[in-house]
Amino acid sequence: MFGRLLKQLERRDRVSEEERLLVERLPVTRRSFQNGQELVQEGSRPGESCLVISGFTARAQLMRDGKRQFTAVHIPGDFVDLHALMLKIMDHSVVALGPCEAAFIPHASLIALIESAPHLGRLFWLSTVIDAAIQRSWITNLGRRSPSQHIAHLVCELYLRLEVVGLVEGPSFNFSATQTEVADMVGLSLVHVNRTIQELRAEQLLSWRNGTITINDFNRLVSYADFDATYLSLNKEPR
Amino acid sequence: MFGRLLKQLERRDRVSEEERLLVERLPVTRRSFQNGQELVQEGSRPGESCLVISGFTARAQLMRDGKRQFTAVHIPGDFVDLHALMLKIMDHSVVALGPCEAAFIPHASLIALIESAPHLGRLFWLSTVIDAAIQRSWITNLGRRSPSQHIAHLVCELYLRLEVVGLVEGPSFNFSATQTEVADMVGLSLVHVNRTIQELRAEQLLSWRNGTITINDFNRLVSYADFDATYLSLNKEPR
DNA sequence: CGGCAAATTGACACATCTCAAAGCCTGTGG
DNA sequence: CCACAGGCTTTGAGATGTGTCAATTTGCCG
Repeated sequence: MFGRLLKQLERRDRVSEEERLLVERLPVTRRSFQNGQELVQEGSRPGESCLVISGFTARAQLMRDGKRQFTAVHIPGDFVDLHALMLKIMDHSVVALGPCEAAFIPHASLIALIESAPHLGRLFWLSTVIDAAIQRSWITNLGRRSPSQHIAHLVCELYLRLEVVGLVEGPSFNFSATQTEVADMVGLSLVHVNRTIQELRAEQLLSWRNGTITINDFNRLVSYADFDATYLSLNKEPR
Repeated sequence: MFGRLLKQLERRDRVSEEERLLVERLPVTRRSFQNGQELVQEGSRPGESCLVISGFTARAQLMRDGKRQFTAVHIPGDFVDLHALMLKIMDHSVVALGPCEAAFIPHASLIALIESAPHLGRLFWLSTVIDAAIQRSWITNLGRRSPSQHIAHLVCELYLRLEVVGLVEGPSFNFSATQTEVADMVGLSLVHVNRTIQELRAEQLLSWRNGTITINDFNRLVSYADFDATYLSLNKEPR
């Protein structure tokens, strides 16, 4: 249940055996969701925080006129809703992109864990701070990268993040989002996203069919997208 | 020195006298910066975190081709660089928007403080999580709001944040950014920002001259921008 | 008064959106 | 095994939005 979360933590710092046990003993409720269902609702006051076990989820914000924007994508092992622990009232919802499973942990257990194991607490803090760093890179993508660079950048990000949790197979990985959903990630219209992906295919930068993305030459994609992995904090060191 | 930071914390939760003293006794180095100078550099490994005392700063990311995007604006009392405490390597720089002063605090002192006062530690965590919430709203601004709604939204945000730290006078506040800088906040060209601000003025939604913004009718601006203050976590409650 | 940074304007090229239709793929029922 | 429905992807065409370039105006400071 916590395997992929621990992989992510261990990628960034040493996790002691004792800390691992503390995490694994957290009381959890496991729930399954269908495409489009909300794991967490905008405006709600969650009493527990959720962790993605399988499948993809996204943070979503809705506007009065019905327009939607995703502000983050979350993958298995992401402790998505740790933010709620401090925020209390949700500023966004978390929705399933395709079928997914999540584990819910009561806030009280998390607070107790953090007070008894401060270093683990800092690793949870780190996780929310990495979310913030990813969001900053999305802002730069939206503001200053061309649509094709933007999508290329997103693909680089997903590739590296999925690699950490063991969900990349060679040059390929699974990513079930529809083009309508990608449009809500990159702030463009569906039609334009479609044309942009075709452009990337034509440039041989990637292939994207039936929910599978394949990257022929990762370095070329990185260079095309002006991608710099620093923001993912993939370095292991004392935190 | 810590007055405005404490105002921000007290707006979100009770801060005990003891906690207040712990904060005020933190060892600090105070430094002044000119317009455009970097308080923190992208790619660096800061050994201390900074707090804005006076003036405005922004988080900036640069692209190879020289394009710049601001991913956040910070005001007096913001503990801007708390992120560095967990990130270790900076994914962005922090630059001065006009003259400003900042206090720098060694990471070791912060870690010690957090371990001895976990509740204060959570309030610092909260501060980074609010930064993330603000960044999410910027993503939605960039992706799904029109330029005029975007700028109106930004103004609403600044108004409420500055009010918390006592920097609003009636319907007006000071905001020294140039239109070139605003362009890098909203991801548009300078020319387009200029025309958009003129549009807002023509609609009587705000006036913006010589670094002073005046809002005639805040509710109308809120409604125009589709602004919802939830993401600023302005509610006082146990965290 | 002269000089400089910031704000403003105009004209034109190009990017992106919207609307509407067609094509493609998959699962289901007959 | 085939026909069909529904969701997703792809295409075309015209309307708008936004960027760029280059010039002008404004406001402040020495």
